Amino acid sequence: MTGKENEPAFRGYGRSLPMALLRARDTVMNRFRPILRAHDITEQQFRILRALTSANELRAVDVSKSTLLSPPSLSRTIKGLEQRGLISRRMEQDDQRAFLLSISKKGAALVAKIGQQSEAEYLDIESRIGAKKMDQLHKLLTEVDEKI
Amino acid sequence: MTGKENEPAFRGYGRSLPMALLRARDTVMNRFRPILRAHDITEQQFRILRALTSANELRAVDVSKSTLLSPPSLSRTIKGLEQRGLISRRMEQDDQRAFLLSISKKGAALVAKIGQQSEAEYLDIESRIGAKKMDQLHKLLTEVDEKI
DNA sequence: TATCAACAGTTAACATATCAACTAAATTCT
DNA sequence: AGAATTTAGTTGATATGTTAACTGTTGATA
Repeated sequence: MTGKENEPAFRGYGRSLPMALLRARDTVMNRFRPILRAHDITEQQFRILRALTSANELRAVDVSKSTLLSPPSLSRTIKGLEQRGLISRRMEQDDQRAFLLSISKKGAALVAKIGQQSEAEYLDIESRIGAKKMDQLHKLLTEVDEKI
Repeated sequence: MTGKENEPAFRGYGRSLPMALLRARDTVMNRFRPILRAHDITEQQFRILRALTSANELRAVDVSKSTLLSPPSLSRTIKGLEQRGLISRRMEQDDQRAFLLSISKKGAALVAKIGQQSEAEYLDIESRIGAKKMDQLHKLLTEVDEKI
């Protein structure tokens, strides 16, 4: 008896890292989805808006990378955000292919509002998991990004 | 000086747990996507197939829950898998509303093959992160599911 | 038992994702 | 300089995701 007779030839759900990450993200997002929804913003839209609050201006390609949205998705999502006056674009002088995106005051206000409401959820999450473990988790996730 | 003057009113990318989870999952999936693709299987299809290898028969609703696929998505994805002969369904006697899904031999063979190829990637990932930290990560992710 | 609520699964309508192919501009190479 | 390659972004075709509404059970309630 090796104790492994009944193990499948492949990794079951319990040891599937992608599945564990997906499940955890889904669980966490359950907290934030109502907030986004109340402001009529999708997850993807919010990712873009928040990325743009981290800098004055960003190239679309950089937003694409930092939000993990594919260029086509980004291209289409941007249109709606522009039409709603949440972001704006301007051509880049040095490179006629590219343009720079920036968040509008209205957009920044929306992100601030959503961020404010989200903070309550974050604090509750942190109180349930513990600040130390949350820190550990963030570190491990960063490590996955950097080493894999 | 509190050292926090320049912090945004909302959580930046660095402290966004959903984003960190998404990013980590994307990084890990980069390893597995080529394998799935080589077998002409999507991530979602594989989630279903693997869920079905964990039991003889499962109700669609249970597959939906364990794969995190919405009932409509599952409903449509199942059709393709059935047509490819990878799974089969039969009506449940006790409940005429439901049916039971099971994986076929062909499906099981496919999952085994993919699982085998994936294992090499898993081992490499584990060697880069370390078994202890991988364990920690899994534990933390489980904790998020259970406590949030 | 008749009614009503809850549940399993599907369908339809619409939004988003993905992949390949494309335009146009910038880089690199010779 | 001129040709080939790379890069930024878009578009089209198709697949998948999402929400709401729907059919047909089953279960609870009165």
